[in-house]
Amino acid sequence: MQKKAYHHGNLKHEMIEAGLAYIGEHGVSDLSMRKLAEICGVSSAAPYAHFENKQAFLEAVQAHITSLFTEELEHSVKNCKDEKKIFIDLGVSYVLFFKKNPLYYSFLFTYGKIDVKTYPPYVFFSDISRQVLSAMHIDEEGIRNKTLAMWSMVQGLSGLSLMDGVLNQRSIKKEIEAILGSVSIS
Amino acid sequence: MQKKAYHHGNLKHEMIEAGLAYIGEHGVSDLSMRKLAEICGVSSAAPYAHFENKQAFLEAVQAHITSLFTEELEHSVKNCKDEKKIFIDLGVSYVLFFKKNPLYYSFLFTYGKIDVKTYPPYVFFSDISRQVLSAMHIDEEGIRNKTLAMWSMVQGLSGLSLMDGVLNQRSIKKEIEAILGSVSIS
DNA sequence: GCACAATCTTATCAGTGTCAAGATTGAAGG
DNA sequence: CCTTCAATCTTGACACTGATAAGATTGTGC
Repeated sequence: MQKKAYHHGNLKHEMIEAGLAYIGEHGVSDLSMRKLAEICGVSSAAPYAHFENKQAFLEAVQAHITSLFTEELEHSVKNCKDEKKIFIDLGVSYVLFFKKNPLYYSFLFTYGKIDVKTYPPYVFFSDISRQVLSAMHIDEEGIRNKTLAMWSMVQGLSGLSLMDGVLNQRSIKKEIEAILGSVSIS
Repeated sequence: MQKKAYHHGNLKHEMIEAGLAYIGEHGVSDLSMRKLAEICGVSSAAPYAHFENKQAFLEAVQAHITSLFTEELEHSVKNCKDEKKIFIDLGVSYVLFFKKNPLYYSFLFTYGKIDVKTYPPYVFFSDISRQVLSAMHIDEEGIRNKTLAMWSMVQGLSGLSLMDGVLNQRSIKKEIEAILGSVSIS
């Protein structure tokens, strides 16, 4: 068992896990394929059997984080007691996800071009938004605009919340609620 | 005159200009000090007489872009006819700046940690915001929350507008106005 | 059990950030 | 005008990176 097998057996998955951990700790800027390969106990060229190049690898990590993120959004909607506060709850978990994993933010929105129409978090968000807003008898154009406005706000606040001095450390959740609640969509 | 002078004479400034151009065209990801040095007609180690390292150089470029950005915001406020629309006008020029220079966005908000309290665009924005909102008899906490909310929205919309499929190419300005106008701050 | 495809290793390459040592020059002061 | 000094630039080097080619090892299907 102590002798290393020639075939790793699970390298692709383990590389992604290692990438996830590395980016969470040090960010993406000094991540190297060779370092991750060594972490996985494998030679420097081995990863290229699973990923065409570094860019492709990073996109795989990106996709993995995005699915974690989407899950958390879905979870917050399931646990929402008051339907009127669904936007706030969504926004809070949105912002808190990146507050928990600050280095994910710039990584996610720096690498690769995202097509909003198929971007899972946005698809989910806009579905919820459409439900809520059409129940409020808002027309199609209003739905589209308000959805984009809300999405922009949480997306922007997530980035801002990582800068120094934007949110107190005390009661971040309440602060987010206050900020998001300070504008009205109706 | 055709013989190259040993001393360049203006290298620091020209490096920043070259960096600006390079990032605007190709982004920051494959920018290298050596390439820029060659563009400036100088050996690969020359730039290190002016910048401690690559990070410091990029921060200098960042600062330069930030000042261009701030100027544009200020310009839009000066040219604002209707004071009620000042938020919209600010937001439009905010978003349009990055629509004009898409690659600046991820560069600006990826490198270096920004302290909002001294970040010129935010200082300017929040000054304007304070003026407008206090004239509307909104209390201190409301000012703070709404300012952050508006800032988040334009910041987020700027990033989103660079993704595929968010804004039509037709009348971007009108679209931005519609989105920003679809939520109310009062 | 054999052939093949998937996976991994061992070189190797060009390109990178950065530093040390030395060459060249402009500027200041005699 | 000449000397000296600090600023600037070049050359040469080092370790590290992404990536590829050639070959070794192994699981899998026939």
